[in-house]
Amino acid sequence: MSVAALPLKALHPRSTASSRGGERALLKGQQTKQAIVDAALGLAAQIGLEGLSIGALAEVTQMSKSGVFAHFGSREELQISVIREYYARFSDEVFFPAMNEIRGLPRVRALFANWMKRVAVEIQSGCIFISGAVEFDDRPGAVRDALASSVRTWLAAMYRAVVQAKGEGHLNTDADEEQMAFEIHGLILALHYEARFLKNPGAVQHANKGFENILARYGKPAAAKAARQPKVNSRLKE
Amino acid sequence: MSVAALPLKALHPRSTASSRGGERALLKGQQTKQAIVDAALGLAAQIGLEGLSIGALAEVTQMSKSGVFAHFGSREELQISVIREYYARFSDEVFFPAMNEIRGLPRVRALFANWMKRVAVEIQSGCIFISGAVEFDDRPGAVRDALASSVRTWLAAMYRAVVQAKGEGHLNTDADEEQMAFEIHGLILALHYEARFLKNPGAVQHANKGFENILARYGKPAAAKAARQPKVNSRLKE
DNA sequence: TGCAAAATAGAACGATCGTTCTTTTTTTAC
DNA sequence: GTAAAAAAAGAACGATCGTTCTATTTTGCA
Repeated sequence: MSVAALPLKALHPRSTASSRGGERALLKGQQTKQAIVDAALGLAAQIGLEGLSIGALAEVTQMSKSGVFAHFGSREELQISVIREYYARFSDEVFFPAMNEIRGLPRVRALFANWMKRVAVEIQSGCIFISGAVEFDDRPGAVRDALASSVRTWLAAMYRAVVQAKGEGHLNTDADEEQMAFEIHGLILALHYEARFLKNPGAVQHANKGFENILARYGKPAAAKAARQPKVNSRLKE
Repeated sequence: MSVAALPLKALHPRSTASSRGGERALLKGQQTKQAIVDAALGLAAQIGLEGLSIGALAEVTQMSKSGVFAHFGSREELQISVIREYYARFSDEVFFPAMNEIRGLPRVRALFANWMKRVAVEIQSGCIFISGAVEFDDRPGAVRDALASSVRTWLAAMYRAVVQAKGEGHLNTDADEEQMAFEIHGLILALHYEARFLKNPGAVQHANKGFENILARYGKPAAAKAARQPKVNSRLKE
């Protein structure tokens, strides 16, 4: 898969990111740090990045507070590490699998389907991109920057897929790509809100139906069907 | 305005709620308590219900911690008081003014317009219904119950207006009212997320356009226009 | 195997939290 | 005006927070 056209802080596959620069096994310290981040991710998903405490994290990992702390140097750096890890997993689950689909509507469908699959799980565990946005929408700093950067990169990837779909002729010529991406984002947020907070059982179905409604409005039914069959891409590069 | 058809914990106008049972002036204690709740509301909107601390509240109100505390007996009760106040103001700004519009699409339009107007302000100050949902989606208790009850009452009111619009013949006969209410909710959530957290300047316009798109899909254009002109209601009761 | 470096533990810090108790001030009612 | 009641202040509590400093243990490498 090509990442040539991606922006500076782009989505990139885990395999090349984490092990880049050597295949030697992780040092003990790195192992422990990864284990801490894993535990912190689970904790932060449930109670939020702000609720994340080093004391609780030490208890979960069976370590001392100072032992945990030493790996990060500050709570902020711990939170940023958690965001980075969350972002990497999100990319692996949602973004990269969809890149195997051909450009245009099929890829947009795959991106949404993967996103839905992940959020459906996060109805139980919580989503850092959503809870973090609420926690840091009024709090400047490095944590907010890392979070906003991650979210923007992902939303830009979704937007780009929509633009490509229009470019491939899968959408109406007057379709507003930004508008479409906004409405899709709204469906995901409503799903998370109504399912996780209000325990509304019909939320998943409403989100899926909402996506089909959006496609019906912006898409060309004939072109959409044709796009399901593989065809030669007009351009090779991403 | 009639509230006969509203559910048990219904929206009701402030004037009959706060002064019911007597026209005597508020006692000193009640005055202070109201001032504290007002200050707490502003604080909670910015930093969340969980971020609300009695110490900070005492500083803002120029009182002692114990002086503030005594009015509520617990932090939970303070948080619940804030939720009640927020709910009352939300109702006064969004729900009741829209009840002056005739049933059907005009009322749905008014509800959404008022909601938008309020959220547009809350892009600066924050929204407790949204931040609270994230803070308490995993935390059972009285605060969560009060919050969920308030939100459900409001969403039910919006849903009811949509059902009425269909009953009045302003929507297609196959329109799914729950689905429509879900999609509208998504627009508001996306607006709040993208405007407040991501500082995306086009969010307000996207939300408004999204609402028009929803109406175009579910509504009958002819009936919608006709509904703008006052007509005799088929039923008198709400 | 031994030694330096890295990793972890332990204790303590100042600050803030919600809460309780006691005392003082203010308000209300007669 | 005075006495009872309500409201507010003040001090202190145990707990937890992020962080710092020092000591101990574990690891990696020659």
